[in-house]
Amino acid sequence: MLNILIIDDEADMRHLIEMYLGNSGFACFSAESGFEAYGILENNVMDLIILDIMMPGEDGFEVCSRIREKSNVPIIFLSAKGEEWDKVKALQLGGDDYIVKPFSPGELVARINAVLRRTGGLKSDMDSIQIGKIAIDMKARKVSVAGKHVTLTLKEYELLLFLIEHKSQVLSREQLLEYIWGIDYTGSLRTVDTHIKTLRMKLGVGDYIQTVWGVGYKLEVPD
Amino acid sequence: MLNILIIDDEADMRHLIEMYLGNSGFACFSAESGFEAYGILENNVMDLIILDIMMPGEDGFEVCSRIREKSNVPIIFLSAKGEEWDKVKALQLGGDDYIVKPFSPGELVARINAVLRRTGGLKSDMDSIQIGKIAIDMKARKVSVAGKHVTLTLKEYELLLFLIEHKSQVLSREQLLEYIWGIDYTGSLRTVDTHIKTLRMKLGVGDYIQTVWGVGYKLEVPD
DNA sequence: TGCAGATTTCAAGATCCTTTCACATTTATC
DNA sequence: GATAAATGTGAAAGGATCTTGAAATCTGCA
Repeated sequence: MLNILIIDDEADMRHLIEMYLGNSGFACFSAESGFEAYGILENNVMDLIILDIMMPGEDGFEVCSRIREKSNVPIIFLSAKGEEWDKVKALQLGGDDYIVKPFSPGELVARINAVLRRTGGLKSDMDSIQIGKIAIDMKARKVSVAGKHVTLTLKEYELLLFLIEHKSQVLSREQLLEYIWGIDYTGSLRTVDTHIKTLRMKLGVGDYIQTVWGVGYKLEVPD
Repeated sequence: MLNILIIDDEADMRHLIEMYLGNSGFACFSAESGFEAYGILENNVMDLIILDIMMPGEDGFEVCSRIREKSNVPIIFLSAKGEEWDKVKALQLGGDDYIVKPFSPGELVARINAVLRRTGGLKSDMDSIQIGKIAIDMKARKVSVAGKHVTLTLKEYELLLFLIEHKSQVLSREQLLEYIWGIDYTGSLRTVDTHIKTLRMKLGVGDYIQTVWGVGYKLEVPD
């Protein structure tokens, strides 16, 4: 069970997120100010923090700085749509991602998982995944196709895992870059294509990764 | 609940729109000048702005420019019939759509929804739709008719979705082009016919898409 | 520093989608 | 019915998007 701390001055927002995350199997703590949060952090180990930027008194950026003095816990910023703030500043201060209100439960959970994976905080309770002829040993980070071991690079592995996690869903290049590469990636969209290419090659026949013209890619599981 | 800001110097028009939108479940804010609007925007997050072009003092175009300096919130321009104005200029300044006075409540709401969809501000929480024998899985972008999977191209898919969203409503070619292709589409009206043709073919028997002679098309749902 | 592997960029070519066009067909009106 | 206007249809031109191989750049490590 992973611990998540929500820091937001609005009680409604805190409860909403607690409800979302509770349903997804996270243990939630919440604080209505940085001050309250520090107390919680002294006595509990958090796996991730969701931090509202716009708060009376200490704002999210200040709270983030303070937390970073003591801890590297992943932090996801919460910003209202159109709110003026600096993405770059958020990253410099040590934020790991941000999410814009209003958001859907699914989006929130997806982002949390993505951040946890990137920062290595997600210890999947699953040891292995089997999709069609593809077998993944998560602990050993080993992938085999039809019993034959294939060597994937880091990005290929992450891409495959993300596709499998969202199997049958169409994912845009933008989404893939955001979730796998992170929000601070500024390179070309075409990068995704290249990794898709090598992944397809290494997975061999089977046509797992499909192109959805004009939209993106998806992984289809055979019946 | 989505926030919409109405900027118009005429009090009657503001109240009319507020009434329309209030009934449709939007939260309305209103300003009688750009100046007043900036104040509201500093303290509130808007999901969309309806902006009258012809206003004393700062006109709509100027206000739009100012807003665009800080925000990408979608903007719909309001113009009186016959009023001289430049559609191209509106788009260059960052407008997302325009509507000509007088308009009907339904038209206004339809345009707002279309813009929100295009700009990604509208998060439909429905993952799948079932209409007659047509089943749509939105996440997978998969469409099946009578259990049989059919492959739709991007435009066909968008067209089908829009028709379903406005089922039983007659939609003109102009409307379809504006809502699906976007306000800046400059091609032929007959393009719609071709896509209707291929859609009909792919959906097979069932006569879902009906021609309304001299007006446009509509999708009828069987009971 | 220099190397090897990983990642990213680039651009030509392939592929698929969109739009247009010309002509056939249907519908409304007189 | 005849006529004009609107719609249906097939094919082909035109565009846009994807694939791919190779080159350039980056990164971690000895």
